[in-house]
Amino acid sequence: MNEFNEYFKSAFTVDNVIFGFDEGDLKVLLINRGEEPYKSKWALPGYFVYPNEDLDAAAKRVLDELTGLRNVYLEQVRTFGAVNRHPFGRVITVAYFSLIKISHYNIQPSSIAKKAKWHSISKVADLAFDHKEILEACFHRLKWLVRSRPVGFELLPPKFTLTELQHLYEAILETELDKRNFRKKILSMNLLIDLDETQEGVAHRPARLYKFDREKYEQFLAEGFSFELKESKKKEKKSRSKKVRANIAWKD
Amino acid sequence: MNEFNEYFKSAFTVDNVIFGFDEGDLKVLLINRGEEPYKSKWALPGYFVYPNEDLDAAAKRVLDELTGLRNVYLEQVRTFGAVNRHPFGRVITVAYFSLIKISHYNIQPSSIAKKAKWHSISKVADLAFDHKEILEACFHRLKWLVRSRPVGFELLPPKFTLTELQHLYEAILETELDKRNFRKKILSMNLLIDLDETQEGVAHRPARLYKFDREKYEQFLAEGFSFELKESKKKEKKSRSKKVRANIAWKD
DNA sequence: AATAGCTAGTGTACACCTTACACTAATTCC
DNA sequence: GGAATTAGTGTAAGGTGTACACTAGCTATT
Repeated sequence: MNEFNEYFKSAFTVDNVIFGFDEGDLKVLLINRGEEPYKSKWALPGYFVYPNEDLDAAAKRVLDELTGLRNVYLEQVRTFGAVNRHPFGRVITVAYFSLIKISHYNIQPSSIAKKAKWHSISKVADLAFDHKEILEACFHRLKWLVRSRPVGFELLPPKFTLTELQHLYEAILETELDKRNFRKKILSMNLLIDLDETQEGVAHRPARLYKFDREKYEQFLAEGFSFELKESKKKEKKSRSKKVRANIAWKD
Repeated sequence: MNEFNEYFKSAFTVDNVIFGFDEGDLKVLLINRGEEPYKSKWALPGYFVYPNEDLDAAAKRVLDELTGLRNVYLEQVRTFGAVNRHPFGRVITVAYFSLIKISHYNIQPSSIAKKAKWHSISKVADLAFDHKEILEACFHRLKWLVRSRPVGFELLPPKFTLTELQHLYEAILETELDKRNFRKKILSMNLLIDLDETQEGVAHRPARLYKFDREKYEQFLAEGFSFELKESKKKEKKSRSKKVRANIAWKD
């Protein structure tokens, strides 16, 4: 099937970093390896890419096989190809990450895994292969992502309180946020729908419940954070050339 | 050497998107393919990754072989692995991009290339394989990069004027920038050293020449854009807990 | 030597965004 | 009914982004 010199061929895989959020903690799904190498060690769920399978499709398949999940946020992060990353030979792996609502899915360990389990990000120690490094790259990407667009709803149950949302952000960013400022910012985006319901069974003032407005979010992304809004508030009459000016931010 | 099932093996390559800047135009280095497939078509310079070679090393080698360049900005962007991206079989490719000063180097076409030539980004038409898509992904990354940190000096000669720098940014961002605001921003970062020299041989008021302060830049990156600076200007006395607070931007 | 042509270089005002910060409201538990 | 707990709210100050127009200094031309 493949005309290329065997010399240039190598095995390649996808590894999935699956983030979830539970009990106020950011978690990652790990499997306990059932075979050598690194037998009994924790590792990221991953598998070979089939020869007739696109890369993204492979990542989706692996996720699906592990969690039964489809249509989730899934993004390629980076490819790891150090010569000695796999003790049995050359294996290049493409890292993907995804965000899922833990409560929704039963994780069924697959054949490669003795068991699959959610681990708190902060408590993950050594992992098989270079998976710790892969995890860190993906965590870094998640941090960036969560700052640059209001993702993260992906990790919460359908109904949530603002405090829960804030805790999620704090867990991802590993920092504390100011309650009032956080709420102001979140609410100003109009991406939340106030459900006019409150929590039940809590031993304190119950919080309002919200859900995520997916439609507005799609719109939001489609508009690409248009620069022109700022202008048009000021001079609504002049709708002529509209020179779009770029903004140089230089923040991380 | 490799114990893995042949079934899961495939050829893999790196492709380099090498950006340069010349005559006010952002350019990309392309080679004209000397062999099938896509013979005589323009393509990104790329080659197989050797089995005993790390991925990043392969990208560096390809760049070096083409341009004689070492120690340049080189960053992995994304891996392209559609099943049919290569007509002769499955080939996964990892895309890297780099920034170089065109004037400094003589590009010597290698054996795979009939010739290598700089092309204006805006005029690149079809490319071999999925290289147009790869180019676009890298261009997008460059745009992002240039907004998020003051890279871009990499593309200019050692001495440059602020107007040249501005033109570079405009070429990358495909937009116009305000002269005064641009200068204010750039100068406020203290990353430029005023050489106290001026242009010669121009038929108008000569501009001051600057060079890039690499040391300050390293420092800048090392400090990680510290959040604390803002605080310390205000209350310089209280140097206690310094809770670092994150900033959520939600811009693109 | 005057002038035209060209690009360099500079400051300010306004809108908007970010940040810091503390008290009252609503509920349960005892 | 009071203690405990978390929800919920506004404002002032500083900083950043943006729009905008004129003078300065050099060459080339006459």
